[in-house]
Amino acid sequence: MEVEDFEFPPIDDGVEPPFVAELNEPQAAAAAHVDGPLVVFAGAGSGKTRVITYRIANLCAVHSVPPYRILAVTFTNKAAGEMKHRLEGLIGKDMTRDLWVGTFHATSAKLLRQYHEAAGLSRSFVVYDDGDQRAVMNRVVKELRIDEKRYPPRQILSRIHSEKQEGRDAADFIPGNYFDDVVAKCFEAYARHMREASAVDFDDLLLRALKLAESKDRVGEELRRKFRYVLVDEFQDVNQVQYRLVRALSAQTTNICVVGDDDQSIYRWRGADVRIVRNFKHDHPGSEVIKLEQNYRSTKNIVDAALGVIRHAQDREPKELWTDNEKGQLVRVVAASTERDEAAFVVGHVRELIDRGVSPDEIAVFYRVHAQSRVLEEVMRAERIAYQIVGGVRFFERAEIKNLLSYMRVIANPASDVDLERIINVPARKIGETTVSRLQAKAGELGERIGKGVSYFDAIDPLVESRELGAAARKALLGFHELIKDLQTFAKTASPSELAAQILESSGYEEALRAEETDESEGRLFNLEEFIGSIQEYEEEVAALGDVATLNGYLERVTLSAQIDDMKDVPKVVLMTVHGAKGLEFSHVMLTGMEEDMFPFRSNDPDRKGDMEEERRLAYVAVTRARKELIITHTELRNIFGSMRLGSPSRFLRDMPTNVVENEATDSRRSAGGRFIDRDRQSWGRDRSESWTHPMSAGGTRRDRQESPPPSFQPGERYVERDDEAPVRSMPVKGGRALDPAALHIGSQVSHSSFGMGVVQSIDEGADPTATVRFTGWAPKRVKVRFLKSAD
DNA sequence: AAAATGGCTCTTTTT
DNA sequence: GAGCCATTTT
Repeated sequence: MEVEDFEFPPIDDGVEPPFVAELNEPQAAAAAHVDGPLVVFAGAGSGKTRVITYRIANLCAVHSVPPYRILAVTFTNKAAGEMKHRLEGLIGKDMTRDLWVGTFHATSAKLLRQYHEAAGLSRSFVVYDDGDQRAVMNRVVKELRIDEKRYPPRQILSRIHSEKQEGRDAADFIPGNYFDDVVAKCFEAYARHMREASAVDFDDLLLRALKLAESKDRVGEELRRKFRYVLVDEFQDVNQVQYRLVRALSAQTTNICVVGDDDQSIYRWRGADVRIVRNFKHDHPGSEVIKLEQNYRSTKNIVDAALGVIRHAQDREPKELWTDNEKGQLVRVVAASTERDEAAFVVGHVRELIDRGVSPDEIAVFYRVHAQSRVLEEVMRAERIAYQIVGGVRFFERAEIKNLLSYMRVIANPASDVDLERIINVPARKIGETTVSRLQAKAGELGERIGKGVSYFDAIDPLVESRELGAAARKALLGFHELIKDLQTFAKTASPSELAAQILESSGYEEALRAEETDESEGRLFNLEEFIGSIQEYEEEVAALGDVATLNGYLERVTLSAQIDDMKDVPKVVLMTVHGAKGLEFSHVMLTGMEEDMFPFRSNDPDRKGDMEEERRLAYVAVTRARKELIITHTELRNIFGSMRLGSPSRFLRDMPTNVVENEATDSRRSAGGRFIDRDRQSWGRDRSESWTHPMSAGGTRRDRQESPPPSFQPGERYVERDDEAPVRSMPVKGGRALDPAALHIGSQVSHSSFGMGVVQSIDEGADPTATVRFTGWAPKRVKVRFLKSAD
């Protein structure tokens, strides 16, 4: 098809010029290419979403492809919603309603509901999240009498998780070592529990959908023919299972289009494999490759800063992002003394922007890890700036919400044992541990007798009749049983929100919380109210589509929703991790914590090796979110994870061209005069800090930084004290003076018999104090203080 | 049976 | 700093 044949309907997507109403040449080519495989490398801010929506609109409106024959997979539900919304404007609701647009997980769940019989699932299967999975595994470990110390349930789960990501289920598991022998047992028992509870976890969703789509039987055939056009967004972040699913679902068509940017691949730790997008054209003969390289989003200075960072990445698909946009202001790099100082600066700037008339939802604050958000939040609250935080402790993970959800899930699916266990004594109704373990035993016993699993719920009646219990326990159990039965009856005719309200009332949970009359219980009640409100929102949304909201539908949505999906479209400053920022853009971006070991992040745990390449891409993603203004902050000293960390500016800052960056320091940082004392902080006594000076501490201007590099830095080289560069290690030191543990502080020069000289980064007090020390030529190591010697 | 306390560990990013 | 667990106290 010729590009000219395609008439672009007018759209209004709220994007300002210079993102004009026409597509540029590669964009149009991508939107119009409808025959055969296509891979689009879409640089940051190059109008990717627009291409995808136009492409789908083109298929439906011009090529008359029935919408239900099109599958579009997105990374988050939010992205799916946005895409649908834009498409509604292009081709109308009648068309978009039947499109398959969703995340891998949501799409799999939808398929599994539709073909639940073939998948061997009950129609009302529930999806277990991480917490539920842990609960199941804890039970399994107890049942099998496994030593939890030697085989932590978390580790077993993570082993199982990585197996499933490779596409192997319990039946396919081949133990490789002694740990695996235990894992194998747990894997099997875990799978059995899940089956008996009619539950699936996140990995199962994909795995089971895949099994279905690859199967030789009728349903498999049907699934492989179901979609004529398959489109995958954020393709750089798919893992092997997801890719196999895509291949299976597009087995009968060559019309597969994938869109991604290998530079923005940031989910390797979750199994994402960049090689999949890089190899796509080899996997699919006859593939067209289109590159979108013009950035419409950011100023030239921001684009140049981003390019500086990504230029050093290894193994890139060759491409060069460029922009016609104006230079704009310089990228400001601000040195702060501590995380409080940093937060004060950030919030001060946010205030300024808002006073200048910038809408708060055009301002975002990014950080590498959630733990950084607390201080920012505190200062935001103190300054009365409306903010919303994406991630952290999720709303749905709060105890009261999980309790209510567990009630709902037990009602929908009484076989869900972990849910039942969670709420059987909430509010307290005299069903204690002893009674619950009797119930467990009874369920196990009955199960053995009939040769299949019996749920706790179904074991209640037999247990009560068995007369093994005291009168009080019997009464309590019967009461609970009746409560659930009544609620199930109620649920048949009520909407999910009505059910939730009824649960709170007839379970006595609400009353119990009211009786508590503490700040905490007030908060919980408030959250529950908000929660019911969110169910109502869901119901309205579904009603708008002409459907009826179901309990199952709601439960599924809750479990599969990404944190980013909950982001409200209200004008508030957004605080989030860089991962959360993927796919978003803001006029003003403040990127915090730009220090070595924070970003790039390095865990205190030496076993957990970071991936420097991925950190680099993550930094690239962060920088490219900004449209007009980018401010990057870093601190000398950061109190995080309960101890102090000493930071030097991130290596990524050095990679940005000097002519697009301006360096400065906060007032507090400057007045600290080369020391990292935060004078507000009493824990930092004078005598402790004066003995040591931070190598990067002299002043905060670019001049200073360029002309007086820290001792460990040689022009033209990276910092040498890293383990991922050619190490220049200091010699082991013999002797050395004994060290007084009480005098040890951050910045202390110490020596170690094997690692040589080093500088103390942080100290964990305790019975056996441990310090994190950066020895020359080594990654920071955790060392018991008693092994350290004084260096001077 | 429930609440309170103290000690322990872990501390990335998420569907 | 927070969450989890085991123990003690009421």
